[in-house]
Amino acid sequence: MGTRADRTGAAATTVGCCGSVVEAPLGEADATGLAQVLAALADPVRLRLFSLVAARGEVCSCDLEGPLGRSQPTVSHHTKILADAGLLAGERRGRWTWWRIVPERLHDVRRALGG
Amino acid sequence: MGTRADRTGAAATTVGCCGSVVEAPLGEADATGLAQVLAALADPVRLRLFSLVAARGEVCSCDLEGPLGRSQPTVSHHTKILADAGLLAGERRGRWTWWRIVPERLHDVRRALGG
DNA sequence: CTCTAAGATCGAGCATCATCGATGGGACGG
DNA sequence: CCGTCCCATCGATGATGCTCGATCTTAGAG
Repeated sequence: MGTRADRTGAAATTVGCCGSVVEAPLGEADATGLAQVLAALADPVRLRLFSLVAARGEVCSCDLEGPLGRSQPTVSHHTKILADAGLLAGERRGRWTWWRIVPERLHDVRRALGG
Repeated sequence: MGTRADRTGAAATTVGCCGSVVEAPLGEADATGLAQVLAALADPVRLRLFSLVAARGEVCSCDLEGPLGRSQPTVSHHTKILADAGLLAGERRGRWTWWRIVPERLHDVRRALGG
């Protein structure tokens, strides 16, 4: 994968290309792609993590363990899932990884849900 | 629980009461509730099921097994999960159960995601 | 009442996931 | 070079979830 300063999601299938869920029956491929992004959000810890990053603008991984009440490997696990879904983008600066949200991706999800 | 013509979701925690995910850090309770609704949508079969019901307005359970390619118990399993999440409402008419979507609930989810 | 059909529930099998301890790999300070 | 710190990855474990065959309940037909 990325060698440096490239913690952006790898999978990140397209979601906002086609009509919404309520317009026309979803194809299997579209349904699978949208389900993956929704699965990334369908976890209380990841929702709070995402919400924390969104509120603070930019957050270091080390500042997430405390508020989330989870171990360091677990936090790393969740940030990776959100990044793979394209919802989070991380940048390595020195020893720290700084995370920020990807608003466009969240907007795509809302639109796929019938916005 | 309901005795007749009451296939409406039982759990259906509130979602759209408070601010969105991107406004302020989510509390544990809000995160858990929102995660449950998102988990109900985070499955390809359920997304296609929901999409089918939305497109046709009202659908009988027996008309879902074919398009979804799943057995009758599996379809019943998925409709129950969507109904418990408050996204689907079912009405028993004779031997058939007719399903329709709950647009307000979907709207709540979109708003919780930062609409 | 009997027979059939629709749908909900049960139980089991198999896969996926959340979590954490241990380990590895860079980056910085002395 | 050495020790420290941050973070990613690995391996194991317990919990959840998807799926389907079998069964039960209910409603209509004859």
